Amino acid sequence: MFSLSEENYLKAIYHLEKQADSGVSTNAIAEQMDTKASSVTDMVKKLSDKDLAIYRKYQGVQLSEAGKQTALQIIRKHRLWEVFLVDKLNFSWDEVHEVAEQLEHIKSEKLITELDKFLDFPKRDPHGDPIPDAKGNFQVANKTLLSNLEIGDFGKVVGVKDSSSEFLKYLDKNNIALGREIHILDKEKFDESMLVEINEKQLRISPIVSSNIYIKS
Amino acid sequence: MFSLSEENYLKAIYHLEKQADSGVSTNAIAEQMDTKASSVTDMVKKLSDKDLAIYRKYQGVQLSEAGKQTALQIIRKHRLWEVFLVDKLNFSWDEVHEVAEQLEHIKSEKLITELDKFLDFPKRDPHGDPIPDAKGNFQVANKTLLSNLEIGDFGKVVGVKDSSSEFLKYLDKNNIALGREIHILDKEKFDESMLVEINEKQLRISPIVSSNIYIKS
DNA sequence: ATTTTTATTTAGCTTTGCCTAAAAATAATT
DNA sequence: AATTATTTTTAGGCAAAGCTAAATAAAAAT
Repeated sequence: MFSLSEENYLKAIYHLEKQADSGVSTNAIAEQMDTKASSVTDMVKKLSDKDLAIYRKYQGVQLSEAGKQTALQIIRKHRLWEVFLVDKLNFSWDEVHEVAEQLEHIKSEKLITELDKFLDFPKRDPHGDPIPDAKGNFQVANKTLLSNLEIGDFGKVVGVKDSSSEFLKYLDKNNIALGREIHILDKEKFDESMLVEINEKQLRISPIVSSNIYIKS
Repeated sequence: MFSLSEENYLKAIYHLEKQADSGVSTNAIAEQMDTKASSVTDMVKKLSDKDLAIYRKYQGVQLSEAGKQTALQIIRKHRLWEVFLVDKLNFSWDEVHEVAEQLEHIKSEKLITELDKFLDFPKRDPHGDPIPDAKGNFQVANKTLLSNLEIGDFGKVVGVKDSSSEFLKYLDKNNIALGREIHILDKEKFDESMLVEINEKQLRISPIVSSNIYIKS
């Protein structure tokens, strides 16, 4: 159906569209995909020709409905494979991304339907991100960043914004995992650092950390 | 490490080498891979430059030790994924090939190690073909073709030579599966057809069929 | 031993997806 | 409003992997 490269572009544009609400710039895509803006221009024209995106010169790109659906199906596959790797093959949450990036491009309707069933229809991936269903629908969680909580607040860790290996390893080391209860004991005005209680231990957390952890409170 | 195309060539050459014991011809490879001989010549030079194959103009190709090992690892992955699809995802043996062709190219040492463990270290794929281990070693079964058996002989179905979807569906329809006991009741001299008993039923089998079923007797 | 047929290689062209450098458009400053 | 800076696009190329058509080598047939 679509080439590997096209699929990767669709995914990247989808993720960028969530943040910037106007058209996504070629530069932004280039940075995200670690390629050059001129290459992006080329590909974006191709996607536009195939009606997967809407593109007007110098005005950035948006996904069409078809493009969005395609992106969502790739994301669905990515996240289901991540669940498989963690739940069945003993991968840790910081190891799954690279492999899932490859697995997400495997083309087989039956494969993904059966995988979903085998995994018992998971709703979220190992990082707390929602898994779209076959129609592209997914649960939007009412979550907030840990950095938004105030002294005395309680909450539960439900996701991470940054899912880089480095950040995830930091969380592992400090025993911060999805589902953990967290209690804000103190918040420093001048550097925005927080003192929290998690797992019956106290921990001081920098604002970079607290602004990359999602909480349901 | 190697491109998708390179991996597919290595696999094809490996399989052809088993039959023809001299160098494999570019034409044979072209036919196997559904491509043109000129394309094969190009690629075979590339493989030779990378020391994955030994190639002399007009003399055909052979895999080097490194090429053979690489091919075996791809075959290992292919067959492990086939087991996964059948054992865990409810695929039938005629549906697995196409998907495994894609999955075999996923690059991750840990993935395949853990998959092997998850499947409990299977020794054979759903068609009875042996699965090489991480070092490229595999069991060579002492099997023979059903067509070699004589009247009165007994045996057990242990594999198929042709694993095309059409053939496998024919076998399903006639209840011929791996592990079944088979008894040769009659063998027709003039057309080589056989009358066999399998599953307590009698069945007449054409030579095309009997020469594509492996038996351990 | 030629000649004919078949197999293989070479040469040159195509597409995909990327790149660099130059040109053009837009945005930001003064 | 004009100039400068930044972003985006265009133009021209490159590598991988394929193709067709022509040339060459090897094998088969006379």
